[in-house]
Amino acid sequence: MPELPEVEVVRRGIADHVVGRTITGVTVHDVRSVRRHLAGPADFRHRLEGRTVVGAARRGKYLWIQLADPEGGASDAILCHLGMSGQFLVSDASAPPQRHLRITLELDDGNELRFADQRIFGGMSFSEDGAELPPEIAHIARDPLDPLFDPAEFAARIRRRQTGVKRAILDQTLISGVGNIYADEALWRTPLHYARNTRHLRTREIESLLGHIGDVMREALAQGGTSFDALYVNVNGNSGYFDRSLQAYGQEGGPCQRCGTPIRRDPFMNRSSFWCPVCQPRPRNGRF
DNA sequence: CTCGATTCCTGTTAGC
DNA sequence: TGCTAACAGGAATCGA
Repeated sequence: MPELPEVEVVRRGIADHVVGRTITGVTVHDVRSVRRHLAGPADFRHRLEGRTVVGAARRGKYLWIQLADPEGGASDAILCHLGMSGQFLVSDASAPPQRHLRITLELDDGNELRFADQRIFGGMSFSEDGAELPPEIAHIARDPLDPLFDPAEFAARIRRRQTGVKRAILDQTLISGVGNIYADEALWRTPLHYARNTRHLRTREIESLLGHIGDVMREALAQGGTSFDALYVNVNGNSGYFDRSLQAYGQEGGPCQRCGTPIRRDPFMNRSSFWCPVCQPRPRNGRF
C-alpha cells in the first residue's frame, strides 16, 4: 500500500529513467484507470502523444510527470495516483505485459512506461497547466517532507478540528502523505490513542506526533530507496520496511515493543487501527 | 464549514 | 471440495 515514501521512490525512478524521453504512443488497457480524465481515454492519448517528459514531482501521495510545452505557455503534466496497488514499471517494449497492466506509454528509446494496478483505486489524468502544481490537487496540503511544510499552521488547523487525531492525520487537506500504516506507527511512537480529540491535544503532543510522522517516513524512504531496480520502477508496499520495522500496524496480539502488552486491533473507518492499550490508553468520558 | 459514512475495486484467505 | 464473506484501504462524494 503505497504511502508517501513509496511514491517518492517511484518519483525518483521516473526522474531517472523517463525524463528526456518523448511519448510516442499511448494505450489505455482499462478505461477505469483514466476515469479521472473526464474527456475519456481517446483524449488522454491525443494529449500525451508527442510530448516530452522534463521532470517528475510529488505532493503527498500524488505524483505528476511534467511535460515540455510545445508552444511556450504554461506547461502541462500527467497526474498520477497509485491508489493502493498501483505500480510503475519501465520495460522493454518487447517484454510481455505485466499482470494487471492498465496503461502503456511508449517512449522514444524503445522502452515503455507501464502502469499496472490490481485494484484500480489509482489512475492517471492529463493536467492542463499542471506542471508546477496540478490544479486538481490544489486542495492537498503540503507533506511533512516538503521544506515549505508549516508545523505551526498544521498545529493551529488540527486544533480547530473536533475529531479523532487519526482521522485528522489521514485528512490529506491537513497534512498529506500519511496513510493507515504510518498513521498507526507514528501514533504508537508518540504515543497517542487514535481517538484522542484533536481539539484538546497539547502543543507538545502535536509537535511530537509531527516529529514521529516525519521520522517514520524518512526511515521508510531510506529503506525503500535502497531496493530500487533499474528496470522496475519501484513499487508497492512490499519494501523491507513492512516486515522488519513495523511496531504497531499488523501486530495484533504481538507484544508491544515498549511494554510487552499485546497489541490490539479495532475496526476504524472501514479498515483497522493497531494500538497498545497501555502506552496509548483510550480516552474516556471526561478525559481527552 | 466540518464530520463521518459510503463507495469504488480485486485477490487472498478464513470459515463453514 | 466449493462456496461465501471478510479484509486490505486512498480519497471523492454526499448527507447531516
